[in-house]
Amino acid sequence: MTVDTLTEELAAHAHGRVPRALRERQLLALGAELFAERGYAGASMDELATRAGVSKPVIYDLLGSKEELFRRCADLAAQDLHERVASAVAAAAPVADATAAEAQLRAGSLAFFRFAAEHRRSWSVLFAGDSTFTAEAESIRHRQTALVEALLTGAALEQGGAIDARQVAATAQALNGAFESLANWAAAQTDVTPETLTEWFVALTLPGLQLLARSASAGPGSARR
Amino acid sequence: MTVDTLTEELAAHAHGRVPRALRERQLLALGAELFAERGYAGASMDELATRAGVSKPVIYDLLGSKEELFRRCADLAAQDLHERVASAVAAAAPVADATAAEAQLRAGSLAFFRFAAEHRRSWSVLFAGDSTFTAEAESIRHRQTALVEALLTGAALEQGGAIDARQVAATAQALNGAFESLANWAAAQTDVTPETLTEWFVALTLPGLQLLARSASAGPGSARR
DNA sequence: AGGGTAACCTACTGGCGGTAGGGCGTTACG
DNA sequence: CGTAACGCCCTACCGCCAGTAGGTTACCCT
Repeated sequence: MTVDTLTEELAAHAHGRVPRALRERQLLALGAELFAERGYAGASMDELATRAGVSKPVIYDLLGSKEELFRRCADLAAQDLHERVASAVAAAAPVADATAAEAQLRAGSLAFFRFAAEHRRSWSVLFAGDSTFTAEAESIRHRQTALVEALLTGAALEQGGAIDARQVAATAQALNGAFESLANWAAAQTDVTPETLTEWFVALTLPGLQLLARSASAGPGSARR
Repeated sequence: MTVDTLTEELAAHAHGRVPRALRERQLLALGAELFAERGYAGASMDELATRAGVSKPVIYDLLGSKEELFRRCADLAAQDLHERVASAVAAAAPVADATAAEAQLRAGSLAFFRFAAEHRRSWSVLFAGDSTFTAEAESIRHRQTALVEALLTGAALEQGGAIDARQVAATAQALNGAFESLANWAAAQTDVTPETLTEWFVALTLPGLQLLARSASAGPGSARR
């Protein structure tokens, strides 16, 4: 998709001489493709250079290092995911009032699992497994976790209570881990649709989340059993 | 711990000449240590050789490759974790009958989070992030997931109903993902005890699990809302 | 004593991430 | 129209590291 419009733009500069910004976008697109099919360790900068019809120093001049290239690719994917989930949740808000939270959870889950299903290959490389530093993977995850956390606190505020912020953060983290794990599992299965995954996910987590919100509205001190 | 008893055993063979089996255990112990402090990519086989007081071909003769060394280390850790959680769950069984499942969940969670807390460094390397192939990480995770899955079906059978095996597998996967994610998150936090984590985890998941079991005993067809 | 084997070593290859330093169009300016 | 500056790009190389070929030494068993 992005690659096609890029090749078109690139064809305009017949002499192979291409402005920095465009070359950078091309390298990011090809890099993501390469990581997806070879994995981080398996992808070589030489091959990326060959595919782009360019020599290695060009890449290092624009991107700095292999690690940074990977981070940029992962950031783009994470941003894409974030937007999809966020907009899905926002669109799901105006439903029957009593189950607004449930509708949001359902819509967000569905968007997440659909994204994972559409990006199978990219998914497993960019999110599961590979980034050399846990720190980087963590910071990418952070964006998604922050979204979940914001939604949780928002829902809690509607209930009028104040939950322990720490517990909210932890719960968001747990939900996100469950999301990723489920998506990875489903990628290895056949005939498991995002809709089914959402059904199961909601069945597992919604009751606990509702109780959490209720204990919040009952005031502090009742969160612990 | 294992390293100390090993150095003792090694001291017995003064000439540096050591039987294969013992050398292998030594390399596995030192390898796990090295992976924990340098990460997979950062750990070099040359350094492992130096630390073991041995040349590289010895390692390759015994372990085959860097990847296989890592797998063996991860397998040992996974097995350790598995035993701890399994025995904790088994020991928690004979409690008040009505909340047997809850006691099991609580005991298992606590054992898991304690393990993660004790092995901080090893944990992040062996489980989060780094293994080059998602396939391998997945297969290691599988052991733990299988345990959770077995516990779930066991609990479901006590309720007398038959749930969709597929959903049980997915739920186990989700729970495991939540476990790992929470453990990783907690490793970066201060003053979050395994007990607190367990509390939060149970609050989030127990209600959904109980409903699942109840819908199971009501017979098939009622799992979907 | 003498073969056979188990444990081990030195020295090398190939590939990859990353870099030094130079070439060559294109544009700006006198 | 010449020339200087700048942006885009390349060839050729370095150091590191996983993995290997082939030889060496101590031990054991007959």
